Amino acid sequence: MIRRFRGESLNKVDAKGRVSVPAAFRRVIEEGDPDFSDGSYPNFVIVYGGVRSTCLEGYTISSITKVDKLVSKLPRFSREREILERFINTQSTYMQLDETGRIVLSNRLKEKIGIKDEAIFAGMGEKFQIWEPKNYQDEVDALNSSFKNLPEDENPFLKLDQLQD
Amino acid sequence: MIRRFRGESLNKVDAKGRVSVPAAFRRVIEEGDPDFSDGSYPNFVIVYGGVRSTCLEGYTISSITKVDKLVSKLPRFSREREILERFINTQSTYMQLDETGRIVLSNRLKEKIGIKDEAIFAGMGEKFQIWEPKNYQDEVDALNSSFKNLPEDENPFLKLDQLQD
DNA sequence: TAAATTTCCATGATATCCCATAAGATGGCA
DNA sequence: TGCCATCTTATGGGATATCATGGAAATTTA
Repeated sequence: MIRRFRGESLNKVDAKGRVSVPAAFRRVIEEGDPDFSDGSYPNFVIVYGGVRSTCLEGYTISSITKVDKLVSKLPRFSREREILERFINTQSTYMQLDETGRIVLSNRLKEKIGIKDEAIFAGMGEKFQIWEPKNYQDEVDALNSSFKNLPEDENPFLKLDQLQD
Repeated sequence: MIRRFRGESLNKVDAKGRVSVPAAFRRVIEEGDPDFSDGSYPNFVIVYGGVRSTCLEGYTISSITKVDKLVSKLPRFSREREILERFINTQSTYMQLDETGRIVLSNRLKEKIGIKDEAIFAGMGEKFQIWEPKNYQDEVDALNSSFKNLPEDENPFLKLDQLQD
């Protein structure tokens, strides 16, 4: 089984910016780091830029590597490639879990998404997100109401089964 | 894992032109220098010519070697090859990190990109860029707004998934 | 020998490591 | 099925190492 990021968790962010990554997410991060072995601490990547700069997005090494490889297929000096690298490489950073399963959010990262002393972790399958709690609630609310207003034939749940494998 | 250049950093440039290369980048530079060993100081290459002369571009030894090999594939006396060699070989220079992880930017290099006493380092995967902060901000802004104005079907992120593995 | 490099040492701020603990979760076993 | 021992998790505090940066001394260059 390929484990995916699932579930939500509200965790404390201490004065040093340290925050526990939910244990369930750690398992996924470990599995997604080809260099991880017992005794070492797994790496992953946080992307903080992008159009939606309201949250951070965590990717396993293997899933961000997939994206990197796609980008590498674009011509080396093309504008397209530059745009993507600016979002995916420039506005991202390697992270390493420490012994107790925590990471440190730098002031810069905290400011980016308005975090003070609490953070929400939200599983999103191949990635997970880190939100400031209030912003997260707003996002969930917005999603709910936009979903309610969709006409039946645009319901993404119904569309799912129309996709080919 | 092959470590890539990721993240941004704003560093001081002192009166002698000395500037710290971000620690995270140093690790990549070390890994990319086949002659590097503990106790020695790793080399890399700065390209200052090229299409965009608004920033410097840093390559590891192994990644510039890849580019060199691509150029070598072009016909020996072709105009194309001459142009590329002029940009990539002529307008470039070897650099060596010093003991404290700094490099010295000559006046020539600083003038090229308009740097005074601060520089932005931006990771771009296989290479990194050095920018004058104001110019960098303009570049990022331009990128963001051009991105926002793109029609959905030209969104480079969405196009990514259309590329074959 | 003046100017420009390069090497060496110094330091505050930040990030990392190491140890400690309380609350849950888990599992064994009578 | 009730109780206890153990493990895991989330969290905190203090010690230590690393990083970015500045300045002085030594060396080279012009």
